[in-house]
Amino acid sequence: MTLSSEEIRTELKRAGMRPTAQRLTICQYVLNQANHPSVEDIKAWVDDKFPGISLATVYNTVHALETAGLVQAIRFDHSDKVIYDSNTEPHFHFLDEDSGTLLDIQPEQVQINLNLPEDVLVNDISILIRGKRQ
Amino acid sequence: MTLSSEEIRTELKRAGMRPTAQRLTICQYVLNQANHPSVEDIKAWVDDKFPGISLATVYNTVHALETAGLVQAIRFDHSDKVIYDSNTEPHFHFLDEDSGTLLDIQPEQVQINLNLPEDVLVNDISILIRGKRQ
DNA sequence: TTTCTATTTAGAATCATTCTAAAATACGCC
DNA sequence: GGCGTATTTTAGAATGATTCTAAATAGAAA
Ligand SMILES: [Mn+2]
Ligand SMILES: [Mn+2]
Ligand SMILES: [Zn+2]
Ligand SMILES: [Zn+2]
Repeated sequence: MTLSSEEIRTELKRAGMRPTAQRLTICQYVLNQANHPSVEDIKAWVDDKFPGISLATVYNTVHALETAGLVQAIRFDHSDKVIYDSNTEPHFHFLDEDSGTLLDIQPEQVQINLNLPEDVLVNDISILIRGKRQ
Repeated sequence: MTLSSEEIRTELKRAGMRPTAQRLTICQYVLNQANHPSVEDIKAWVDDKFPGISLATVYNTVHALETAGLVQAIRFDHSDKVIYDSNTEPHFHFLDEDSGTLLDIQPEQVQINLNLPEDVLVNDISILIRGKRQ
């Protein structure tokens, strides 16, 4: 689901965010091209198109996008950096231990049956599958 | 599975670790009494029984215990601290969002069916269930 | 314009964790 | 019991991701 430049503008406005050049560039990467990028990843990519952008702006923007519900922040065991996920639907993840790539696993691909005490109300399930591709 | 002071000594020796007073105290907490403690938790508890123990020693010890396979380090989304788990068998976790308590979920309580591409070799599955108790 | 607010920015601050290098300790051996 | 040596402990510095601060800039509204 690639968003056009105009659609990104609209999304930002809808969220009450001014569609600044910095934000448009960051969104072009985070919402369209990137796969679970860290702030470091985002900064590196954006630096090319927008030299001199400040690290603080990248942090500010991902926080604003998170508040707006346009991305979700995730942190996994294997890295000490937060990553940003443009897929805001419930889904799970697969970590390819060879390449370090993190892939989305659709809920349909995972069938879970929980046998928990009756008084437990489940709000969310987070799953990380680690493995390799042969 | 509570270990006696003598059993802890034995475990440490078997791992090639000298059973120092600091390590015995830390193990008494981490292996017996604690529930998924952070280094901060460990330091706070041990400080009572062993005033003046250094933070570096707590870090050194949990790392040594991890290498020895006596604990496993885990990091979850909801906290920026690593926690140490004395349950080194494969298992999952439940986070009580009200109390912040992290509970073990036995593999028997979770039935998973994965529908992944054939070339995928799964090495590990990590699950965190968030919820509340009514 | 003028004004008001949102955004950007550099750099300082924070916090968990790791590193360093020196002092203390444990343990095998005499 | 003392000795020699490797291990452990320790204080404090360093690191790295992230957050905070306060001043400069830009955007929107009037
Ligand atoms: Mn990355
Ligand atoms: Mn804790
Ligand atoms: Zn994802
Ligand atoms: Zn556990």
